[in-house]
Amino acid sequence: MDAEHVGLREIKKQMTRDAIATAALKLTEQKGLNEVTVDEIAREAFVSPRTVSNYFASKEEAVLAAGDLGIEEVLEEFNSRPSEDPPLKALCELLSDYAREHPEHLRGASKMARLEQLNPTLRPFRIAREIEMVEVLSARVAARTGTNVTTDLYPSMVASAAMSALITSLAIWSCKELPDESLPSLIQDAFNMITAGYPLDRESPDPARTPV
Amino acid sequence: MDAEHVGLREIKKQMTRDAIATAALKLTEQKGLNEVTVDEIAREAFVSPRTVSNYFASKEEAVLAAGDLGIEEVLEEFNSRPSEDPPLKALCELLSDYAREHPEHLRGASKMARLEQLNPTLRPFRIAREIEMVEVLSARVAARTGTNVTTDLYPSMVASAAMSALITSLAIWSCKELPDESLPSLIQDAFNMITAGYPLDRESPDPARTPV
DNA sequence: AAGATACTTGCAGATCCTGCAAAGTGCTGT
DNA sequence: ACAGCACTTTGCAGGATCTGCAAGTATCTT
Repeated sequence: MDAEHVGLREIKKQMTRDAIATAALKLTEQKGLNEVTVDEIAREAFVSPRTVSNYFASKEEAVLAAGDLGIEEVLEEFNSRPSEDPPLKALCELLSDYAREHPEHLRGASKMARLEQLNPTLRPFRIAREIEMVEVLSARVAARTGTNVTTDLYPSMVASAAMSALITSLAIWSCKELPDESLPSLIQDAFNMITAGYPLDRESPDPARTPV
Repeated sequence: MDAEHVGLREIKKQMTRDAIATAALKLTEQKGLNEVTVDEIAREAFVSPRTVSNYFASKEEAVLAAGDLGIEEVLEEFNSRPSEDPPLKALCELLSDYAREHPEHLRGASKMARLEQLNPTLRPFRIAREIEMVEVLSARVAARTGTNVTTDLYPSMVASAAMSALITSLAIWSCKELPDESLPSLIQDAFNMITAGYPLDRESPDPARTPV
C-alpha cells in the first residue's frame, strides 16, 4: 500500500462527508439550525440518517465541518518548517501570508460568524475546535523552544495570544467590511500589539489601535 | 418592593438550583457523566425530571454550575472600580488578590479540570462560558479606555490575554500541585509575560519561564 | 475470483428536550 | 385574613437524537 495511493474507498468517504456537511450548511442557512433535522440533512445528502451519525456526532459538527478554514494546514506548516525564528514572528508571517493567499477561506469564516450569531447552538462546538487548535499549537511551540507545556507559562500563552490575534483580526475585518488586501496587515498589527506588550498598559499613552 | 427584600420564592429557587447542580456533580464524580441520566439527577435532588430541564438545558450545564468559581464577581469588581490604572495592571491585581483570598474556589477549579478530562462532553460548555466572560471583559476594557470592541484590536486582545493568563496559571499550578501561596505570584508572572511582550519572541534570549 | 475488510443501512431501545395544562405555593392589596 | 394573581412544579405526550447490533453492499488484497 503506497502512501501515494488513495483508494476509491477513501475518495467516496470524503465525498459523502462533504455532501453531508454541505447539506447541513445549506439547510441551516435556509431555515436555521433549530428547524433542521438529521433526517432532512440525510435526505439532502442522499444518505441514510444513520450514516449522518456515523460521520458527525451532531448537526452542529456537520455544519462546522462545512465552514472549515484551512487553518490546520497552516499549523501543519508551522510544524514542518523548523525555523529559528521566535514562534510569534513565525506565526505572524504564516498567518498573514495565508490571509493574503487564501482570501476565499476567510470570507467563508466571516460567513460562518454570521451563521453562528443566528444559531447559538453552534458556538460551543466552534469554540471547542478553536481551543483544540490552541492546544496543538501550544505543544508545537513548546517543542520548538524547549519549554514545557505543563510547567511553563510560555507555550500556552503564546499559542493563545496568536489565536486571539487571528480571531480578533478576522472579527474586525469582517465587521468593518474591509477589503481583502487589508487583512494581512491587520493581522500583523495584532501580532505587533502582542510583542509590544499592549502599549496602553505600559508607558505609551497612545494605543496601537485602528481608527474608525 | 425593596431591592433588599429577597422573597421566600427566590430563596427556594436558588436552593433547588443548587440541589440539582450538586446532585449532578456528585453523580458525575461517582460514575462519569455518560452513565448519569437526568432522571437520576432529579431523584438525587428530590425534584421531578421536568424541573431539572427547567433549570438547566443539559446535564453538562448542571455539572458546570456546581463548579462555578466566583470569577464573575471579580469582573464585577473590575467594572465597579473605575481606576485610572491600565486594564492589564488592574486585572493582574484583582486576579492575584482573588487567588490569595479565595483559594477554596481555585481548588474547586482544578477539581473541575480533572473532571473535565474524564468527561469530555463538558468541554464545549465550559469553554463557552469562558468566552462569554472574555466578551464581557472586552466590553468593559473598551469602556475604560475609550476604545471600541468592534473596530479596535485592543480591548478584545487584552481581555483574551488576561483570561489566558488566569487559565494557564491555574493549569500549571494545579498540575505541579503547588501550594496555595504560590498562585498569586504565578498569576503575576503570567501578566508580566504579557506586558513584557513575550520575551522569547523579542530580544531577550531567556524566557520568563518557571523552572521545573 | 474469492476472502477479508470497511462502509451503509434499518431497526430497536434509551435518553433527551419541549410544549402544554393542571395542581401547588408564595405574593400582594384590601 | 383572604381572595386573586403570579410564579413554580409536575406529569404527560410527542418529536428528535444517539448508539449498538446485524445484515447487506461495496471495496480492497492476494
